[in-house]
Amino acid sequence: MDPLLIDRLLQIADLFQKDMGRAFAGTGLTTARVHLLWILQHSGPSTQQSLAQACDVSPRNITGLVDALEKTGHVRRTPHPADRRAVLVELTPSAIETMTRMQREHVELDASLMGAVAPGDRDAVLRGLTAISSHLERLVADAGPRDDGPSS
Amino acid sequence: MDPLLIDRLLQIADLFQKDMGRAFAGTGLTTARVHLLWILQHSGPSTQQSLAQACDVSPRNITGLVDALEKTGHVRRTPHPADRRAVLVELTPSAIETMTRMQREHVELDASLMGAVAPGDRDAVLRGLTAISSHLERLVADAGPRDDGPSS
DNA sequence: TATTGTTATACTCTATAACTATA
DNA sequence: TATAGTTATAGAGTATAACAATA
Repeated sequence: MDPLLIDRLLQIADLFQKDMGRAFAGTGLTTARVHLLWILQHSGPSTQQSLAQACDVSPRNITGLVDALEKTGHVRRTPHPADRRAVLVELTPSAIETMTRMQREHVELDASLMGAVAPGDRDAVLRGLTAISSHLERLVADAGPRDDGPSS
Repeated sequence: MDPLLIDRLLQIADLFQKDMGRAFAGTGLTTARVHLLWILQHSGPSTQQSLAQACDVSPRNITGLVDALEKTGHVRRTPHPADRRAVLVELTPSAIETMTRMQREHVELDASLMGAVAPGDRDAVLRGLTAISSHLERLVADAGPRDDGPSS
């Protein structure tokens, strides 16, 4: 009997998690930290508030992640030019290099995964995943605001 | 420009995580605990050793998860009939009910996701995800044993 | 008064190492 | 000697609440 679509997706999610955890092992990086670096590379220097929103995580949590990344030399805190309450977090040159390499590996992994799919199925898979992603996004958004259950 | 296949998959993984986290909120359950319950429902009463292997987690971690689940009345520890060192962990009746309901919701969510995919794309999506899953499994397995990099 | 970031506190998942009771 | 589980210790991600400095 076939496994369900959802089981495949969950299994893939789990494998990704394992793969990333292993890829970062020994570098002082973790999934959460790399996620933050990723956002910094795409958004440029950012306040911790905006990082908290982008990561969908509490501001307190950002403090901890930035502390760790600062200690390992991946990011720098600089004063915000216009708001003395805020700081700007930015990638160090060496972290920019790291992220550039990571971006390249990311694209390579994509090609590798795509190569595992039968050529004739590729378009359908992309369409299907896009649809599933949108659908899930709607489900999460609908369930999100209210946690007391839907009724009346 | 199209997002990459891998980005879709990562996005879906993230949405699943958020969805589950929210679904369990307030119940005292978490992803890790539900995973353990899930295994118990499929394997029946198990020793903590076998649970550690099934969850791919340290035995010490299982102690903590079982402690928590015991405290909330989801599982029971009973003496192993043949080995006085070991214990058997088993679901309580109420947890069996919970898991049965969860299983039903799981299948419903699958149908809901499948419904979001164009009928003509469904087979290709299933085939593609199966291929991706196998491919990733191989990548993880290959990278796993050695963390000093591939060479000679 | 509202916002930015931090300190204080706490919970969860995770791991390794040392230890106890049994095999 | 080896195995099952626990205690001890530690690190990482996460959260809320209280507080400081600044808007």
